[in-house]
Amino acid sequence: MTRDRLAKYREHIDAGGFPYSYERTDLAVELQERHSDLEPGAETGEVVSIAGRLMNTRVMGKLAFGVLSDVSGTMQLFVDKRTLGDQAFDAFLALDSGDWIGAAGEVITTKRGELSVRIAEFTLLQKSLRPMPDKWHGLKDVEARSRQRYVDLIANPDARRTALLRSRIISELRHQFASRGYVEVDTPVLIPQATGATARPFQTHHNALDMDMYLRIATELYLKRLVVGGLEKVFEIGRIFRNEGVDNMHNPEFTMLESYEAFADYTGIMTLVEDVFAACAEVAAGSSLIEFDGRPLDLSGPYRRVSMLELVQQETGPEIDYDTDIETLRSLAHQHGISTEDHWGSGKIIEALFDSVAEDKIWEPTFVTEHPIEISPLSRQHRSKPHVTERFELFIAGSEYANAFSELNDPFEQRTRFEAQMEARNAGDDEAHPIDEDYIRALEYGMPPTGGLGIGVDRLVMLLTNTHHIREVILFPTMRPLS
RNA sequence: GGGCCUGUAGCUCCAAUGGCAGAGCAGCGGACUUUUAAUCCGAAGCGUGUGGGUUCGAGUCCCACCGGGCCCA
Repeated sequence: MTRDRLAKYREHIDAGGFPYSYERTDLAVELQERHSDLEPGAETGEVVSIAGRLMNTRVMGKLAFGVLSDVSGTMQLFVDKRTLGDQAFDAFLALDSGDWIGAAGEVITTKRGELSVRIAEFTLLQKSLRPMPDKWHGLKDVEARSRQRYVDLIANPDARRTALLRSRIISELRHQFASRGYVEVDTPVLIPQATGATARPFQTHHNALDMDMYLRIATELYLKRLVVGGLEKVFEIGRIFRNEGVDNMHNPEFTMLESYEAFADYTGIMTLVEDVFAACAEVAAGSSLIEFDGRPLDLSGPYRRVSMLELVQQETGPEIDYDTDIETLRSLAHQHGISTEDHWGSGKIIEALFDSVAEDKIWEPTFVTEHPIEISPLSRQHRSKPHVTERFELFIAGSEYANAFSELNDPFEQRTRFEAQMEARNAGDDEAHPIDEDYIRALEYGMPPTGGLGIGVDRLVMLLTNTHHIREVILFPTMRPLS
């Protein structure tokens, strides 16, 4: 805090303190829209009041200009000593950048044609006690921007744009699903057993119940219980927690949308994803043709559909498939620098090959389909092909954005799959799914054929805002505390 | 977990070979009634993430720790 600002703050406290509210008539953007066509030197006769943070003042003797920033944008304050009076003018000059003020006066344009409010009175709403970042360069330091997002939002218009755009994209997602008859629900975050995905959970403890609990790693199994219950079409947009590393695509807590639709299979979900992604692009970028990483990207469907095995074969040759001898697959994986584990079957190795050789090469939106059963314990076996499931992941620009399948709804088969997971777990794979007995019981009541979907919301926002680090779309990314 | 890079004034950034730590903006004082990163004049401000070490002398070299970034697993 600076000495000068603190002294002024104390003066205001002694003089009666700061107001509890302010009557604002207009946002900056509303004034700009209403008066977009005024000549230089215009006087509208319209008196308005605006409020926001004072960002910059330019003083020239008995006249001053200020920039007032509110949530919608900025508006220039025209500060004339004759209009305001000697005392109030001096009080205006005593303001510091960053102070919150309310100001009222006539809407005019200056000689240069800049829309302004010629203020007749103003109120200091709250002092800013700390200096603002550089008015030209803003706040650049990535660490400071993430730790003190409030300063980032004050100083960098892009930070504010991204935050607002994220909100609009999530609203659009909600609208897309709600308008298709999906019911939005909330399932528990705090659960006795972390299931529904391949990931390490965060563990915690409930004192009164004296039990260990986990933060959810997916909403999947709870949402499908609701389909069993007859809600038929459900979705949830919720925070997911995975106890894993932090990099440009991963934050330990992130937002996922999951949806389940009775009577649909994975091909129906493909159409849904195409429509939803295109609609979100329209909202965020005004078009389904966007720019990402300096290249054009068309998000309008239909997207390319190609099986995981085909994509691997394109890189390794057509002689490879799920029936290939395991030693042959293993040595092929080693040739590509993949270290395999003894308990891996052909499905796991082919997935690893896909991750290593094919994933990066995908640019245009692509549904990678038919994941092996071994790595898809909740997906239904393909209706006509052995070894694989009716599943797809949507890849765009080398990254995964969505994961979906025809849901496995046979309780006996589900138990077998869970048991295979337990074997993997016992073999040392601590990300393998534990058995969820209550979920199997739910399936025993009967789940209709169902198409399920998960969308990584943070990644979608990154895609649509052309940003390349997840911390840019999460307001408060996970960071180590400064000691 | 491994490798490389990084931390200097409120902010953005300079400081060959180790040799008195600087600028712009912000802030402070002054001039100015149409500015747009206003302009002009003036006076200030940091001992370099933390702790050790080498040295006559360390922002710079060495070690450890803390925070951050990039690449790899």
